[in-house]
Amino acid sequence: MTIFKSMQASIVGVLAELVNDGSLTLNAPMPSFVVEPPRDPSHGDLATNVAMILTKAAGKPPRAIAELLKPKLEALSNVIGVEIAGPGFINLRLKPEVWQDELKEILTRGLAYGDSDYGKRERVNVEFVSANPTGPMHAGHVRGAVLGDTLCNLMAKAGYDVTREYYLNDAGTQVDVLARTTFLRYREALGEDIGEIPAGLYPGEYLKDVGAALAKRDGAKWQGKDESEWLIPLRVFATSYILELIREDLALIGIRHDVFTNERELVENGTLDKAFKILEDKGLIYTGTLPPPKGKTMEDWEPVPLTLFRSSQFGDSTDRPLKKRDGVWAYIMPDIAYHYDKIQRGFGTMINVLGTDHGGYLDRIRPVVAAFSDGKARLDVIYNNIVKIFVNGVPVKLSKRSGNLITLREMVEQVGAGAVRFFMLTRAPESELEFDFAKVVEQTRDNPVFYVQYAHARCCSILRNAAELLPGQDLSAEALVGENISAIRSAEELALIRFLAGWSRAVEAAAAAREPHRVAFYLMDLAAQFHSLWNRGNDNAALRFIVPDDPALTRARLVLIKAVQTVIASGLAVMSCKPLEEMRNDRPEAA
RNA sequence: GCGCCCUUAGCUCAGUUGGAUAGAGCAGCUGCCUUCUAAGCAGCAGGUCAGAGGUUCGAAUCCUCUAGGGCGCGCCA
Repeated sequence: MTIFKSMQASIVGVLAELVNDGSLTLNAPMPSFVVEPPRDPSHGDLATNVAMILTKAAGKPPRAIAELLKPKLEALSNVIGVEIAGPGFINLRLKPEVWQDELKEILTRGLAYGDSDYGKRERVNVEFVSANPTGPMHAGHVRGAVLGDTLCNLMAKAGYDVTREYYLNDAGTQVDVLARTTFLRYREALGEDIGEIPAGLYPGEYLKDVGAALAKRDGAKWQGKDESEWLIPLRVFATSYILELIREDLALIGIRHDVFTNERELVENGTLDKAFKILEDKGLIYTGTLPPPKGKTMEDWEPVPLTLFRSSQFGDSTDRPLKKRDGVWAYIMPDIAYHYDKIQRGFGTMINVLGTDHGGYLDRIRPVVAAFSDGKARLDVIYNNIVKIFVNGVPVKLSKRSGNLITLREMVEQVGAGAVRFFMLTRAPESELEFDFAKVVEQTRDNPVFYVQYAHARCCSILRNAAELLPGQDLSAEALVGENISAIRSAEELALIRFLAGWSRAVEAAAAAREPHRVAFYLMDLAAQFHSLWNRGNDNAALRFIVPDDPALTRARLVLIKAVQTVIASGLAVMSCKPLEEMRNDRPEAA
């Protein structure tokens, strides 16, 4: 239980007492109030809006309610001061021991500090990446991949039961194009001169490997054969080959999906037919004619009766065709069946991470999710904006056609996996993100990756130096937990502990909002506070963490350092970034 | 034409789901190194939160409208 939650519980108890003894009457259910750190530290340790929230239910002005609560709150054992401020905030000051105990809690729980039961083990399916299996991961995929994976880490830490899923589009025409290109590269591998790759096929060099692998496995088996014979086996061969590439690429940044669902399987095992029949049985399918789309001129449009789903019954702007005029399934049908499948597997909450260029996806799928689950299951989409790539400050135009693609592998090789991941989380999902290869490795204040890692490395450095100063002493977290830390009580130190204590709140809020970038910003704030405290020792040697002639004080301060290090590491773990223990040797201008 | 997203300091962006005097970095100016890592820190200056209404104890945040920008909008994939 966090300090905030336990104070909230205490306040609920106090309110119950006031209601019991008749001094407070509530004629409405109690709305939820918050206990949080005040924005201005001079306001105390904790602030609550409970008095303002209760004005309606209690029929009294906020400050009057606050006055009722004040004496009871002052009587709480951990509280040393209560002030009523502004429109009716109640500011609480706590004994320093409360915060000192929190430091020990951090050391005891280690990386698990900040874990929460907020999600109540609810099963959540997060679908992310789901790139077409036609080539390796490139810069355009990375943001969604990192966002999705970090969201999974975050939600798991916040107490959800998370499944990471990849939907493999291995049945569409793009995969046919892949098979045809593979066939060319296969002939090439067998010694044929294939010339230029024709327009409409994939020009990428990586398919040479696929062709060569096929030649190695099957020899001349397909040479001279008709497309009808090789198309399907080559599709299977090429997609599974490339999926393997994709998995290797994702592994470079620590991403591993739990479940891969194949579109082809859904088609072959009858899930599409089954999903369609269910909609039919619910009376949601009919034959009708749609009006022409507005604001867009379509030369070949003509009104034709089609098999339609009553999507508009579920809030959609129009009904949607599920079959084309020739009776073949429309493009969205596999996606519909896929979400039916997810619901069947027991997921009440589904999250898809998509680029903003998939704008209409949610509008089309949410209605079927509502139909299949009778409104019980929920689908959310996190749309992430584009990444603009810069090399030394110069924008790089990426294009599939020209083959000018920066691969995930190249990014990792140039700046490291941790830096790629962290940097992808330095903007809210809906903001455009500039990824500058030079800036990501820059060792300055305005590079957040460096700044946070530097804070962690500084903690490690202090612990190393302390170990030298205090030879033979056990400075492990287990040993430091027993230390007397009553000396950790300066305003700056307590402020830092208050911030550390907010880690769990930050995790819950970020998970609830599905905004992993908040973890990065939390760490940047924490690093700033820590660097600031560290520098106080520059002005005043007595404030340094290591005090050579006072081993006891030094050990007490090491508890704080260890706690900072732990929370940074815990946050980096959510982002799957490896914390650095030393950065000294990386100094570029070191002569 | 419709839908979604965006508009916050000169620039790039946060803003803890409605809280107290709106915050960082960069750029500009002023200080701090015989150092627990100055790769850093402290301070100054910089704002009509695009605009107009509304909701309430209280709005950058929620609602409506307007302006500007991005993305999407077929029986294509």
